[in-house]
Amino acid sequence: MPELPEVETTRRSLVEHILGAKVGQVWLGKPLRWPLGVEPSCLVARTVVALDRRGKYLWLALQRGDGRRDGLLMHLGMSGSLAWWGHDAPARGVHDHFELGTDRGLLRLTDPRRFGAVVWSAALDAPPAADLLSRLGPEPFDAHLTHQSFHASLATHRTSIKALLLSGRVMVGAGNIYACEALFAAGIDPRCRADRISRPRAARLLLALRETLGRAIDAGGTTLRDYRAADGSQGAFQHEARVYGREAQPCLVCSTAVRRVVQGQRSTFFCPRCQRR
DNA sequence: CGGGACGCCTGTGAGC
DNA sequence: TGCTCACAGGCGTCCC
Repeated sequence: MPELPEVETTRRSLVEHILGAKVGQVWLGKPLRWPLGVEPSCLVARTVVALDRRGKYLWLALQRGDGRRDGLLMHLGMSGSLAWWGHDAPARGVHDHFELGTDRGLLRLTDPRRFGAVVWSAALDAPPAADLLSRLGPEPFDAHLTHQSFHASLATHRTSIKALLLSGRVMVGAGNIYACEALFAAGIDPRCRADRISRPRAARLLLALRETLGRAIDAGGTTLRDYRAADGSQGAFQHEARVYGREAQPCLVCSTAVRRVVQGQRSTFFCPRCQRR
C-alpha cells in the first residue's frame, strides 16, 4: 500500500505524539519480513528523539540511558499502517504484529500481509539499516536532484521508465499508483525505455513526479483499503487518480479508453493517446 | 552490474 | 453458498 506520501503522512501524524516518549514495553506478534534483531526488553527505557523518513522507510531514533543512540527502521510493506493510541488503545486484532508501549501512549503496527518490517539498528548508517537503504536513489524533493542529474540517471538504464521508477534507483518514493499518475501527467508511455527519454521530457517527468507526490502528501495519501494515518484518518488522493485503477474507463483528458498492461508483474495504467513513447 | 522473475503473506472480489 | 483464480499500495534475492 504505502508509497512515499502515505509514509510521510504517517510520519507527520505520529511525530508530534511520539517525540519524547519513553519506551515501556515492546510486544511482537507474528513474524514480519525480518526479525527485530534485538531482545524487545533491551528497548525499554529508551526515549524517542526523532522520527525521520528515507524513501518508504521510517527511522525511529532512540536515546539510550547512557546517552548513545540507536533506533528502529520500519517499513509498511504492502498492507501496513501505524496507529497511535493515547491511553485508550482497543484490544489487539489478529493483524496487529508490533507494539511499542510508551509513557505517552501506544504505537501499533497493523499489517495483514506482513510484508512490513521493524528492524533494530545501531544507527541509520550502520548495518542492518545501512544495507537496506544502500541502493535507494535520491529523495524526490532533494535539491541535489536536478533535471540534468535525473536525465543522466535515466540514460544509464535500458529498462522501461515505469519499471525504473518502481525500482527507486533514480528517485525513491513513487510506487505503482504515483508512477502511473506521474507518467500520465508527463505524457510519457510507461513502456518507453528510460534511456530513450529526451532531456525536456525527463525534465517534465521530474516535475510531474514532484507535483504528483506533493499533491498526494497534501491530500494525506491514498486510501484504497488498509491505509490510515497514525491518527486513523484516511487519505483522499484516490479521488484525484486519473489513470490508476481506471482500466477501460475513458481518459479524463481525451476520452480514449485507459489501458492496463503488466510490467514486471505489476499492473500499469495509461492513456495510449495522451502518453507517447 | 543490469534486468527480469520469484517469493514472501492474507484478503477480497469476480466468475462459475 | 462455496470454490477457484486473479489481483492487491513493496522489495530483497536469485538467476541469467
